[in-house]
Amino acid sequence: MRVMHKDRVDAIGDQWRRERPDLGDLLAMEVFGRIYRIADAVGNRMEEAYGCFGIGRGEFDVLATLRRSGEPYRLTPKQLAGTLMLTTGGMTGRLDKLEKSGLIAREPDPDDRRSVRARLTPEGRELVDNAVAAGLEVQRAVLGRLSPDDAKLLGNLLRELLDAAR
Amino acid sequence: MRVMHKDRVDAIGDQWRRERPDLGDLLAMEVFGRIYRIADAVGNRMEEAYGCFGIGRGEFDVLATLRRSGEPYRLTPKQLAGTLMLTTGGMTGRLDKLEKSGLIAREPDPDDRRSVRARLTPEGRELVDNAVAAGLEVQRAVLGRLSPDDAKLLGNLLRELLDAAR
DNA sequence: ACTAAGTAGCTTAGTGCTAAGTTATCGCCA
DNA sequence: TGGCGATAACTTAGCACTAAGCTACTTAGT
Repeated sequence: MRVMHKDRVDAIGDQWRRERPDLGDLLAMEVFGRIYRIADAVGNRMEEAYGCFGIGRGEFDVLATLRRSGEPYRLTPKQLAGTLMLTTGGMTGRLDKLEKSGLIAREPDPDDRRSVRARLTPEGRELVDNAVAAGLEVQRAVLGRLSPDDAKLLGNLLRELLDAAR
Repeated sequence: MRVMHKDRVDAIGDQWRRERPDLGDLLAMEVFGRIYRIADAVGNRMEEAYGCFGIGRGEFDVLATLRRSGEPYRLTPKQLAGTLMLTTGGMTGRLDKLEKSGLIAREPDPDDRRSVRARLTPEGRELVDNAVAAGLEVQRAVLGRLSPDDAKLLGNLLRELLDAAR
C-alpha cells in the first residue's frame, strides 16, 4: 500500500487525539467518516450523471428497480417503497413526477382495487437503459483507482461490514 | 475470508446480470451500493445514540466541530458551514436550535461587525464530551465484526477510494 | 476620502422526505 | 352474511436542507 498524504478525515482524528487522548484508538471513527464522505462524493457524481438524462437519483432508483425486475416492468408502489427504503408517501411523489414525464404509467390492479401498478413506459425503459450504463461508468472510474485485487478485497470487507451494520 | 450468504446487494446484481448481461462486471456497483447502505444503517444507529442526549446528528456535528477545535471552542458560522459541507443558511438553522437549547452561544466578533462567533457553553461541552464517546462505541461495535488486521486494511482502502472520489 | 467589489450572516421560496391520518378495499371468521 | 381488523395509496403538516437574494459591513483601488 502506497503511503498517502493526510486527508481531512485524518485531520479530524488528529484534533480529537489532541483534545481527547482518553478516547483511545479512532480507527472506527475514521473508517465511517470516510464511508460517509465517499457516499456523499460519489452520490453527487451520480446525480450529475443522471442529470444528463433529466432525472435525479431518486427517480433513477425507481426506474432501475422496475427495469431490473424484468418484463413486464411492473411493480406496486408498496413494493417499490419497500425496496427503496422509502415511505409510501414519498413514493407517491416520485411516481407523480415520473408519470408526468411519461417515464412510467399507473394502471389499476385488476385483482385488488386498492392497489395500483407502476409500469415502465418504452420511453422510461430506454432512458433507464442508458442511464444505468452512465452511472456504472462513473462508479467504475472511481473504483478504478484501486488495483483489481484491492477492489475485490474491498468488496468482501464491505459485505462483511454491511452484515454487521444491519 | 469466510464465505457469506448472498445479501440484498448481491440480489440486485443478480437481477441486473439477468436483464442486462451486456453491462459486464458489476463489482463497482456492488461496492458503492454497500457503501450507501452502510452509511445509512450506521447513520441511523448514530442518530439513535445521539438521541439519548436530546440532539440529532446534525447538531452533534456542530458541537463536535467546536469541541475538537480546542479552547476557547469558538468558530464562525462560515467556518462551521465549510467544515460540515453545509450552506450558511443551513448553519443558521442549526445554530438557532442549539442556541435555544443553551448548548452554544452567539457572540459578536469584536474585529468584524459582519461576523458572529458560535461558542460552546459549558453545558454544550459536557454534552458533546459524553455524546462523542457514545457514538464512538457504536462505530466500534460495528467495525468490531472485522479482525483488527482487516479493519486496518479496510481503513487504508477507503482512504485511497475517498481520494479517488474527490 | 470615496467608491466598487467582496464577504458574513440571515431570510425566503422551493424541494423531498417522514409521520400521522384518511379513504377505499380486502379477507377472515363467527 | 355481516362485521372487523388489516392493508394500499394517498393527503397533510412539519422538518431540514439548498439556492438565490438581502442587508450590513469590510477591504482594495484610485
